[in-house]
Parts: sequence; structure tokens; C-alpha cells
Amino acid sequence: MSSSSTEPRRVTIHDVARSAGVSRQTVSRALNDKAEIDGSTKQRVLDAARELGYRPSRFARGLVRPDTTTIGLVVPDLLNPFFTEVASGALAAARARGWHVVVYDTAGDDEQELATLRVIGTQVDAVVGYFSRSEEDLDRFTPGIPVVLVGREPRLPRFSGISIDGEDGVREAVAHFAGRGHRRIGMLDDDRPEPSVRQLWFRRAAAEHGIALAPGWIARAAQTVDGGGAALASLLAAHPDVTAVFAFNDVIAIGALREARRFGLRVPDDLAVIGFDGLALGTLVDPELSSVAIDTRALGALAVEQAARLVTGAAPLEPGELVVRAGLHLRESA
Amino acid sequence: MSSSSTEPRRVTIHDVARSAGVSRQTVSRALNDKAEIDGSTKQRVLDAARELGYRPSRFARGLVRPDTTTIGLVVPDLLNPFFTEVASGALAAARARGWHVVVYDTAGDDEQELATLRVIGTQVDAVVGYFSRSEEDLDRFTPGIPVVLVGREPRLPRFSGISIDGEDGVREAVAHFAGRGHRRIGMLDDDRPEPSVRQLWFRRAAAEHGIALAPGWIARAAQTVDGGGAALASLLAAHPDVTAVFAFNDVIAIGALREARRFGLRVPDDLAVIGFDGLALGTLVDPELSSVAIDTRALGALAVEQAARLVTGAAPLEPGELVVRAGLHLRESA
DNA sequence: GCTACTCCCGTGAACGTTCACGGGAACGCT
DNA sequence: AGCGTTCCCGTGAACGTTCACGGGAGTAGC
Repeated sequence: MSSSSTEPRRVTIHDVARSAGVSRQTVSRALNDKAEIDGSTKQRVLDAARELGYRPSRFARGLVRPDTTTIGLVVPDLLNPFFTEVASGALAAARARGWHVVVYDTAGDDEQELATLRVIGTQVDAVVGYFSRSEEDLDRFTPGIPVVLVGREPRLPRFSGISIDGEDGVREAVAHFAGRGHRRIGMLDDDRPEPSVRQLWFRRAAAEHGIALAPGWIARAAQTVDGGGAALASLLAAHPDVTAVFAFNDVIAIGALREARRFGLRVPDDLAVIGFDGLALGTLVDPELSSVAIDTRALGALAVEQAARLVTGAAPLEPGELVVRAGLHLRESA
Repeated sequence: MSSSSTEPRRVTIHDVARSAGVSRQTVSRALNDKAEIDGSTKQRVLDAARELGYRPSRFARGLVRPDTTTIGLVVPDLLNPFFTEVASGALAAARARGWHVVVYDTAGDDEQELATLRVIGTQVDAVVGYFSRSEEDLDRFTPGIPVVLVGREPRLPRFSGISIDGEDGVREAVAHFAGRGHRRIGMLDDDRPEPSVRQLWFRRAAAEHGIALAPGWIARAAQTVDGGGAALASLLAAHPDVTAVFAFNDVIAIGALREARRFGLRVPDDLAVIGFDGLALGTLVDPELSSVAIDTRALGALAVEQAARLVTGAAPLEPGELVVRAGLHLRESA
């Protein structure tokens, strides 16, 4: 009656040692193939370990030899190709350091983001990702660990962020439109309550070219392909004479491309379209999407790089280095 | 001379206790807000913890209270939308259980896959993913922990796998081709040395419809969009009279779509195309891609489900449940 | 035959946290 | 006054591993 059908106790290094007739230390030596062990005993220990199904505890090991670092990557939607590319860059950068990345997809839901924050603070050494909650909330749940925000300028000095400078790129895009004679240009912004920075850049550039922007020329779009399509439809309904459209991002722009096709508009002849992000996806659609492009993978990699410096205590990147700049990539859609 | 500029020792629960003038246990109570603690002391402890920058060790906590489980997800290329969707499904399934997922992108490289295996065995409680190495190699580096292969039928009983049954779906696709009068149908297979199962299904279905397949009708394609384009180009060079093409997967099929456009072929009138996987991406291209579709997110979720059962010791899924079936989704390209 | 050295192997301690248990102080009730 | 109860708080132990250290057996050298 050694056990009353209770939870089967874990097989520990002691059990292996006893089974092989050696000490813990010898087992440890065999498993991590270190020196100071005889070949035959090593084999005997290895056999015993396999026999018992022994598996070292990563917790016990991590406690005594804290060598593995893990970062948390939080994205609102991994299926959104923008975040896929960012994640890919982050994974590559982490791998280069031998770091582990645990990924959380919050499904764009505030509650899930909160739940993630609640658990992540105790589980990783640094956090990288895209959050929509306030910095106060973030601060509350990430006590003491470095946090790097992607695509968002932090206000609190506790956080760093990789920001996207697309002002020049957007100016190029508007200049391109203007050069082709477009005067009635709309924008498909995202659907957050306040105007995005990209809209601000767009307005400035339009003003520089003396292009007037009546209020109705800006439509709000959910950040999906369907959202982009719907937004273009509403824009066209209000202003059928629009000849060019700048979109908050490529996903929305691609929705607009598809909607334009359904409307029987030829792109770029009837309607020119320029997106933002420069996703690889843009080269798969027809016509290929022009875009104010950024290096999305570098964005993710840069975030991990900064997190690494903050964790190891190395000199963090300067604000000037925490920026990815955008430039116009002209393809077929404009 | 308490320290000679050595590694700054970690702040532990002891330090907080001493600083707040209480015991470890009281600190623990305050941090995990448990009962049996006075409100004022709790606040005092919390302040002290913040002051010292205390952060509990996940290793020590995991050691004494082994409640967090972590699984490793291995994909050859997260940027490949197929794996993005699988990963997304896996993440969602893991989140539903409160499990953590650490993601490894092996970049399709055998060495990186090996390196990943070497480290993953000691870091996670179960492994889920897509591997190209032999089961013997997998076995060597994943001692004792459950392994679930996605899209691959395991030979060793040690492993489980989620397999894809596309035979009926492919038959539907070929039947559709035949019904439209196509007799000269090519296939763009993947680029592995041996013919894929999907090619086998395709051959069977073609035979059932009395469609002859000369050797040159099967082209090999790297699993990228460009690879699909190149493969279609070579197929067209050898057999300009082909009227329909079945592709190993949607990524390859989309490459074929783009290449057909460059060749001036109209899809589906001049060339009908059907892919495999049913990626969301297929609805973004023009014409929208017809595909032998599977539920990719369910594929990932199912793998995690099985891993969960193996870890917790629950009854594992039956072989019949470890299958996702494919069906033809007809859109515009065929 | 003594010393020195190499080759193995084992024992206590430590890592940082939580759990189980015990116990003091204050309060209310009879 | 005595007793039970509630509210707090602290002390040893345990989790499973590696590190530092010590030590015995065998061999070589003189």
C-alpha cells in the first residue's frame, strides 16, 4: 500500500540514481555528459533513466542554473499578415540568441489581453508586442520586467517602443498621386476612435500639394480585408468621383482592391490604390499593391534586440535607433 | 565590501521580507493575495516589493507548484500561410487550457530543426509540430515527452499524428475537371524526392476518370509562390496544351495563378486551377482560388488537444479522430 | 614503500518559492 | 475567570537539480 492510487509521483534523479546504484551527481554527470565518469557506468545510468522514463525538471534545473531566457510575444491576431511578419522577425532574432519565445494571440480582445498580461508577468523575462491597453494597465501587470511596444510610442519611461516613421513615405505616396494628376484622393483609416498618425501624415502631405480634404473623404475601416472593402464601398457611395485612395495598411488596401473589382473599377486606371506596411502579400494580388513599405521583420527583430539589451543590462538602443522608416514601394496598383 | 562588483544577486522573497519586517510566508500571502493577512501589512509588503524591484522566480514557483504546462510548437516557416493558420489554431486551443506555447521556426533547415529538438526536449511538456527529420531522430531528442506530428502519419507507436485525408476531396476536384471537359490535366507536386500522397490521390482519381497521365504532366515545385510559378512555367513549356492544373497546395497554386497571368492565360477559361489546403489567402487573389480545403486551424487545435490528453494522462484520441478531412471548395479559378 | 597524481564517485549545500503546521494576541461569550 | 474563536503571522520542510568539495582506489615514479 505504498500508494492509494494517488497522483503518480514524478520520477526524479534520485530514482534513477537508486536504480543504477549510483549517486545523484553521477546521474547528473551522465545526463549532461560531463567528465569524471566511467563509460560503463554512464551507459548504465542512461539505460536506467530511459527505463524509468526519467525527465529532468526544467524548473529545478532553471533554479540552480539560470541560463535560459524566455520572452513573451503578444499579438492581437497572428492571422493578420502584418503580425505574422513581425512575429517571424522576432522569432528569428530570438533564435539567434538562443532565447525562447512564447507567443500569445489575444484575438484583439481587451479581456484576453488583460488575462495574458496577468499571467505573462510571472512567466517570462521580457515582453514584446502590440498592446491596446493603457500604459498604466501594462505597468500594473508587468512588474519589473522590460516591455517593448511595437508600433507604439511609449509615454512612460518604463517602457521602450519601436516606432514607425512613415511621414516621408506617405509624402512620397501623395506626391506620386499628385504627379499622376489625382486631385480627389480619399483615405481608408483604421476604425479607432481618434484619427491615426498615418491620417495626420496624409493630411499634411495633401495640404503640401494643395489638395483639399473634405471630411467625407476619410472613411473608417476595420482592420480586415472585408473591412477595407466595406470602407471603400462607403467612400465610393459618398464620393463616386474619387480617383485615388490611400489606406491605413495593406490589409485594408487589399480589401479595397477587391471591392473596386466588384464595382467594376479598373485599378489603377479608374482608381489608384496605395497601402501601408509593404506586406509580402501585396505581391500576390492582382494588380500588385503599391505600398508605403516598412521592414516588418526588422520591426520584430528590433523589438527583441532592445528587449535583449534591457534584460542583459547592456546599453539600450538610442531613441533614434528604435525607429523603422517607411518608403514608397511602387508596384501596379498606383 | 559586501560585493566586489560581481553579478548583482537576485532580489528574493527573503529580501522583501526583511525589508518589510515580516516573514517569507507573509510576503507570499501578500503577493498572491491570499487570506490570513492584514490589509496594512499587505500594503507595506507590496510597497517594499516594488521598491526593491522584486520579481518572483518562475523556476522556484514552478518547482513547488507545478501547475503551468508549456508546449513547444515547431514549424518550418511561420510566413507560410498554411503554418500560420495551423499555429493560430494551436495557440487558440492552448489558450483555452491556459497553456503556454513556445514557438520555434526552423526556417525549413534541417540543422535548425535538430538544434531545436535538442533544446526543446528539456524545456516543454509536449511537442507539436511539423518535422522533416526521421522518427528515430525525433525519438532521440524528445525523451519521454508526448510528440504530435501534424500532417504526417507516425510509424513508431511512441508518436501521434494528425493526418490529412484528402482522397475524397481530390477525387471531387478531378471529377469537377472532368465534368468541365478537361482531359489534359497537369499537377504541380511538391519538390521532395518521392511523389507525395496527394499525387497518389490525384493519379487514382484521374485513372477513375480514364484520364491518362504521361510522366511529364507532373512538375515539381518548391513550396513557395515563386516555386509554383516556376513549376507551371516548366509544365507549360513541356505541355502547352494543358487545360487544367491541380497543385500540391494553395501557395503553389497561387504562384501558378500569377504565372498564368504573365503568360497571358485566362483563368479559368484557358487554364483551370485547383489548389489544396483552402487557405484564407485564396479568397484574396483574383480569380479567387478553388481548393481542396481542410480546416487548418482545426488541424492545429486537434494536435494540441491530443498533446493535452497525452500530458494529462487522459484517454487519447482514437486514430479515427486524428484526421481532418478535405472537401472541394469551388471558387473562381476552376 | 612512500608520495604524487589521475580517475571516479559521493555528500552536503544551495537555488527561491509554497505548503503544512503551530502558535500568539485579541475578542466575545457564558 | 475561563474557554473557544477569529485573525494574523512565523518556522521547518519540501520541490528536483547542480555546484563545490572531499575522498578512496589505483597507478606511476623515485
